[in-house]
Amino acid sequence: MVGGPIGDPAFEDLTARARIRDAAIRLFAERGIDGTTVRDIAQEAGVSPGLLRHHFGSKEALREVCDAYALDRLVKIKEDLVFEGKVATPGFLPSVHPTIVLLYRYLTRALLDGSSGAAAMFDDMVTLSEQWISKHAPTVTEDYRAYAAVFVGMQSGMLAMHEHVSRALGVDIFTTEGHLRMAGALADFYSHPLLDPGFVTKARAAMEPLRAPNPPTATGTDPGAEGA
Amino acid sequence: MVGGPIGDPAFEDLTARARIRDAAIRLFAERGIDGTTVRDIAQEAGVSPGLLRHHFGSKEALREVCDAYALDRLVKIKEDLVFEGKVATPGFLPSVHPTIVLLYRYLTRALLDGSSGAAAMFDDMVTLSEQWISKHAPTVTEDYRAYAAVFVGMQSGMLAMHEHVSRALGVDIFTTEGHLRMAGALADFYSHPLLDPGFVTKARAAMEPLRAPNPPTATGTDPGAEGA
DNA sequence: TAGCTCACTATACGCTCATATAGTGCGGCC
DNA sequence: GGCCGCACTATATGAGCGTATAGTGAGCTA
Repeated sequence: MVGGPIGDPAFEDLTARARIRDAAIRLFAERGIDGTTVRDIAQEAGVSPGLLRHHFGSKEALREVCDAYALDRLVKIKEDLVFEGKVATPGFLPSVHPTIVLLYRYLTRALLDGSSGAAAMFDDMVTLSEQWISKHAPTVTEDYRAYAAVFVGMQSGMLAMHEHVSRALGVDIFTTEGHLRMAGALADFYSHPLLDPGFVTKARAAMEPLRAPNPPTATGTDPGAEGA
Repeated sequence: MVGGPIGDPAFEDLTARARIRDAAIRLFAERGIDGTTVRDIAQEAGVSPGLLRHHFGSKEALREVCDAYALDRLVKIKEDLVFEGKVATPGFLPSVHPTIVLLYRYLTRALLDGSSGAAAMFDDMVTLSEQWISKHAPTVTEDYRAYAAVFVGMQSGMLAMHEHVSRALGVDIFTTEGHLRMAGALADFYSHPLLDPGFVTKARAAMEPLRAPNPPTATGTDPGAEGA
């Protein structure tokens, strides 16, 4: 059963430790790491800030526990879904289980705030996508790795931009209604070519000169100017 | 050399006000608003924190100046490029002008950190994309608005994830080499359908039951197994 | 020369944060 | 019964932040 603390929390008789961890995941996902104080988390969990330190040692350690937990839980939920034979394309998942939405939001934040665990997950997803593409859609590109990296980056990036996508759509994409509208557009996006090949060929040709060893950005990143 | 102002302008003998603004844009883009202190900005600009207040009044006011400046400058640069008849598809731009990279990074950060100016720009881009699609690629979708919102969200979102995309690729997408590789994948992405229509139709059908007036956040019970 | 303006610096204030420590009540074990 | 261990709270500490203010010197005007 996919039942568990965070999504369908069921009951308030969780251990204080679990309540702190769940509150942290919720707040980190919403406000980011730096935007969340240990006091906020403690209040959300209904405990004192001191207890947080008692159980986790530090904010950073709590964050690592949250990372590991969110990753683990998401994997388990996905395994459940796969076993039940449900649609497993990442973009279609969030509507079926509120917990997934929360965990995705958390991991997206972790990606933006720089978590090593989330970064590893990103890399895994790229590798998985790469394999999937080379197996099921080998004709879409010659550079599987780049295609997969762009694919995963776009997918997770759109989640990071959910606030703006929702505003442009007039409906929150984390509600069922909003998600359906977004998923529909996504399906169109994945199944119909947007640009005609002629244009793309022309664009590629236009970019070609840049490939020369000419230094268009030879100055790169600040050699000398700043004082440390 | 690049220790100079922000793009082409040129020299280190800018007014202190301009140096502060440019330093702020650089640091805000790299570390985010909250991750940057006025002391950092002052040091990067080679002035005292007090001068920052003298010229801009507050950190928030400085940020608004940066927003307006970045927006304005990006528009001007794009106009220049259009006048010169260069490729104008957003994804292809960044390689040609280092300043564009910086400004895009800044605006992406502003989007994530919640700037009203950047949000307005996002909405403009969605509307522009919507018009472009309905005119030049009217067959890709029936929901132009959602398609455009997803498109812009993905595009800007990938920029937000640049660190991870770069790591997965093994090359920084803000260098010329990395950008070319990314742009190539993007071109493939836009010109070849990834999913076959049959699968998409099936996925749509699977989502259909969700469209019922079920309460999205109903607690206690799973909102039913998803079709199929 | 005197006097004014203003870009600019040095330093201090007040606040919030993560972290640290001291203290309390309660259940299990001999 | 008496003690120990542990979940838990209340409060203190020190660092770092944005902001505020007093002071300084160069350049202008008359």
